[in-house]
Amino acid sequence: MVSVNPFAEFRDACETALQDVLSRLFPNVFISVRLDLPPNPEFGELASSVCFEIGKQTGKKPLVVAKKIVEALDVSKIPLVQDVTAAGGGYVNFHANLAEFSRLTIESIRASGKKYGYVKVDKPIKIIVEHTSVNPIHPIHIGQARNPMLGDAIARTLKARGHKVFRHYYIDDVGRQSAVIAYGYEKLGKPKPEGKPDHFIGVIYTITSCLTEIHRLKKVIKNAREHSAAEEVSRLQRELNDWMSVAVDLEAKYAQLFDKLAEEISKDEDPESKIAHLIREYEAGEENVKSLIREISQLCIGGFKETLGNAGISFDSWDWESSFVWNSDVKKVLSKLKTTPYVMHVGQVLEFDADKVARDLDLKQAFGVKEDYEIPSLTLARADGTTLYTTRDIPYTIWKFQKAERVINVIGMEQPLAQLQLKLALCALGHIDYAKNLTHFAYNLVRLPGFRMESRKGRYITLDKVMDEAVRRAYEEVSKRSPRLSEEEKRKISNFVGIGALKYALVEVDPNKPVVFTWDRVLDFEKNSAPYIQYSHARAGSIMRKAAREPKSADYVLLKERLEHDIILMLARFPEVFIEAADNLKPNLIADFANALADKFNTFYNAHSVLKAKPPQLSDARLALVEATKIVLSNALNLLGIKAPERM
RNA sequence: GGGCCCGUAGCCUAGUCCGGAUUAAGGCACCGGCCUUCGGAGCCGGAGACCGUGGGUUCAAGUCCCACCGGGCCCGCCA
Repeated sequence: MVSVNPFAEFRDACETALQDVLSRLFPNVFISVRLDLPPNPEFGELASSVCFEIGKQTGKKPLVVAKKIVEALDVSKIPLVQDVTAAGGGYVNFHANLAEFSRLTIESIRASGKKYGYVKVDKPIKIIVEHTSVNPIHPIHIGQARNPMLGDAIARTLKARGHKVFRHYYIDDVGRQSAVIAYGYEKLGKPKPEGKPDHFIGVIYTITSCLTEIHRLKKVIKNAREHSAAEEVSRLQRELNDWMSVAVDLEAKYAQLFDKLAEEISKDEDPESKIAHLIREYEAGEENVKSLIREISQLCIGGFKETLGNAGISFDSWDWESSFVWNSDVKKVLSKLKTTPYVMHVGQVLEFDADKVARDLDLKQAFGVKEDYEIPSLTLARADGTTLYTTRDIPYTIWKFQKAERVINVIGMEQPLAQLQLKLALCALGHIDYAKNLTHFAYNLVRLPGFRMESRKGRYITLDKVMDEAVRRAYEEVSKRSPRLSEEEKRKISNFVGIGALKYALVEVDPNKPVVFTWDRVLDFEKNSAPYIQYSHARAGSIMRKAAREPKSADYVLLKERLEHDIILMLARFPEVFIEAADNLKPNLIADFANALADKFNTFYNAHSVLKAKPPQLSDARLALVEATKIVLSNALNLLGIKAPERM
């Protein structure tokens, strides 16, 4: 007999037995039993604290209740349970039949192999995971790098859970930022990229932003001196100074591009109006602007695909935001919204009253908003008729829901308001179900010590650079530790070690928590890192190669060591950890689990011999345990997109 | 002004959703051991935390509730 979820077998058996006894002994007490993991193996493998509650309701001492329960519980017919005891102030502790439990766990893992732990849902659905979606105007930088890592891990995990998963990249080519880069790129005469195309475009974008912002701010300040308060003027002045210092840096680093752009832009009386013009033309689908912006976007996307490919991340669909403008989906949505009571003109601007929708349809609670919080309205269209980001996101989201039942957007946590407004717009259009199945998976941007990364100001470290550095450092480690490997071997190993370390570091931390970027933090090759787990996996593989046999004579009764039991328990619990990680979108649970298992395994490795253990039935049992551990480590790493190597 | 997120040893993190066991779990850095027979990217030991503060709920609070403090973010005809 094998099981897809050995620990759940044990848990279910205990819960049923306990529930049964409770309804017999205390028919008037209604309480749901929920078994916990005890803090210490002395207390068994599962424990219940129901007696405290029963004690309160019946006026009896919890320990007395526990003893009564234990007396009435006949576990002799439950193969996985060895014993039940009353302990502490009133706990009921279930002790597993470890011989049987070990056999079930190890055999189940060896039988299921690569599928072990990936418990399937009963009703799989289609899920779109939209992630990364970095604007095609600059390279992916490390500030955004949690996005692809988390998004990919979530997609892998949901797929392993049995869902039909589609990975989408939203190419945001319509906004103001695209017009800015188009303006600069054209001024330079559409130059051929030097180096990686997205990096090249990123530089032009930053210089163009910088020059146009300085131009704009100077005008605004001049105006403000006459009309606004001194406080406002000095705020603007500080902003200008910041851009001026950006300009100094840029000119020093990219003298030629900077000077040429500065010269060209200075010929325009009003760059802002040129940029606004480009936005209008692009939305209208004017051919020249169309090919210009598409050309730039393609350059960047080529770079993105290379970067993400190096990280082992791919997409099923690349969705152009502009296509929803040009095929008039945006227009249709807007006109439909206008027929609702929630849209009105404020001056020339089209506004959406998100708060009114929430109140009318009584949605505040459902979306986790306080009743008395007034949701700000959303601007749908500028005075010149062009649209804004969230507006275009409405038809895009509807399109996604025509392909899937659930949509998960991996987006930075600075955008919860926009996501809420989007949901309310969907509701206003009658798509309440879409709104409820739309998940904003928020993550905190990676920061640099002292300040946040800003693409517009060129203050960022590219993901490419970090990955290169990761691989370079890994190469140093490999050369130091295994100098005799061939050059090719070293390159291969340093690649998966370096990338693995980076991925692990970005996925390991709770996405809500801020991460401050330091090289040491992100490139860790010691304990609590991907390389540590990979190393443990390779070690297990090494033992199996040396053994070169099937553990046919394994006798699991002989696995009596505490460390062996600890490992078996962890192996058995992997399916439950997986389910929790998948259903609650918590890939960091997988990372934690893999590290804890590797840790246990290394302790075991040092304490007990596998190949030289006597008798052979014990040696084989340990060998089977090693194999099971290797499988689970590999399956866990696989969910994070981290390679589990045979050697390193 | 309103809203969201975070606060656990010198530093970084787990545990908080769903409250349970007189030792709050790891890592980095630090100190002392182990070239160990299957790989030292390792193992063993030591030291280091009144879980931001103050109240409250409970038989039981790092975990739930309230207030406050500190840090980050959002409230744009940017995305």
